[in-house]
Amino acid sequence: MTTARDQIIQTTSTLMELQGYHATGLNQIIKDSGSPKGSLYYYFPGGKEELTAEALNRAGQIVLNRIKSNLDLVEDPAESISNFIRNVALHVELSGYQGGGPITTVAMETSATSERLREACHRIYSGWIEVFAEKLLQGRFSPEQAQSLATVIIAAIEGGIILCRTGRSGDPLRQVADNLAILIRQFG
Amino acid sequence: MTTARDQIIQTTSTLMELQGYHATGLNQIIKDSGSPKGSLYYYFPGGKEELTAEALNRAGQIVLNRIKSNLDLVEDPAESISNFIRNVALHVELSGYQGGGPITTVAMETSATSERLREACHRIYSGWIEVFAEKLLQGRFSPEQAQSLATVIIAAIEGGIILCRTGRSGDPLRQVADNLAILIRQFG
DNA sequence: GTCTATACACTGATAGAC
DNA sequence: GTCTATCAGTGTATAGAC
Repeated sequence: MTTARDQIIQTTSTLMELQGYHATGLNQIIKDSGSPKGSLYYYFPGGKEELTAEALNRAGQIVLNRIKSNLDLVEDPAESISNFIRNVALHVELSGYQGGGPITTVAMETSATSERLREACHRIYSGWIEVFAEKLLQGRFSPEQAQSLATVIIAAIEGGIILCRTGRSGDPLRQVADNLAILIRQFG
Repeated sequence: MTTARDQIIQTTSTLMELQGYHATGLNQIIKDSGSPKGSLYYYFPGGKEELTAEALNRAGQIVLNRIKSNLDLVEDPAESISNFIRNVALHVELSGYQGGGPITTVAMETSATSERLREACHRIYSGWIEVFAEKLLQGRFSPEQAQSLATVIIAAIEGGIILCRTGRSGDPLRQVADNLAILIRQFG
């Protein structure tokens, strides 16, 4: 029953999604989470880096589950994947163009300065790619094709989120959805 | 002849490419650029935000020129575009997975907190997309198709850079190159 | 487990001399 | 144009009481 710990992790994830790693201070995390101030280094002896790694892992896991359940809804790979991407577009719009998860931002900020966080992000991305690759294997794809195409799907989604946030529009992600569907059907 | 000013801008661009906006301090910029310390607010009265906007614009312009010259080398859109993306992969590798430009990182960090920087990034991305769209119009694309596909190309490249940096491999961008070439040929 | 207090470095920014 | 000095605020992290 570590609900205080959970609150800290959840708040960290939300704040870093909005403003990134370095702009998010521990004081703000404590304040926003309403958690007891003295408990941060009790729960996370590794300090900000450890706390961030946990927040990223949790956020990554939630997204992973959302991917899985979305892809299970429709059998056709092209259709289910483009549906999922459209859902991401909607999510980014409804968040006021502040959504899209904390991983991309933190990854770019820390990939050159924190081996721990870089590896955490790498593992999260790899997990997502694997799920898409498995779905593609239900179509007429070779394992290599599926892996390659799944990588491109994640790349285009992440890049699409960036374009949506900077352009304040969900359209880039919808164009990703449309064009990737075409590409997937090419094979299948 | 504002070479001190140029040095500051160049250093800002490099540092932010590596570690982002909030981790890059003005003191570090002054120190690394070897520029006179007192001149920063003389050249950039708007402070860090103005300096960053100039650095992003300069970096964006350089990339824009590189895109143009690359796409001019080969007539076939699919081939020239995938060649360019392979060049990006090589560049990221040779930089020790620290390259890829400052725009993406700063965009994610500040899109929700600085309207000025968000708009700067948006304009830069739009310029890149336009150049790719023009190239695609040389093939058998409708204007809408070209614009849509160019958007996906930029998204996949930006996302590919993220995957390359976190995974310390140039392969994701090469997979982007391969699959986008297939997608482009689908139309042309 | 949680608290307060605090150490110490650093941030962006400004003022005023030269 | 460039300098030094300095502002007020914030950063992460730690110590020690309770």
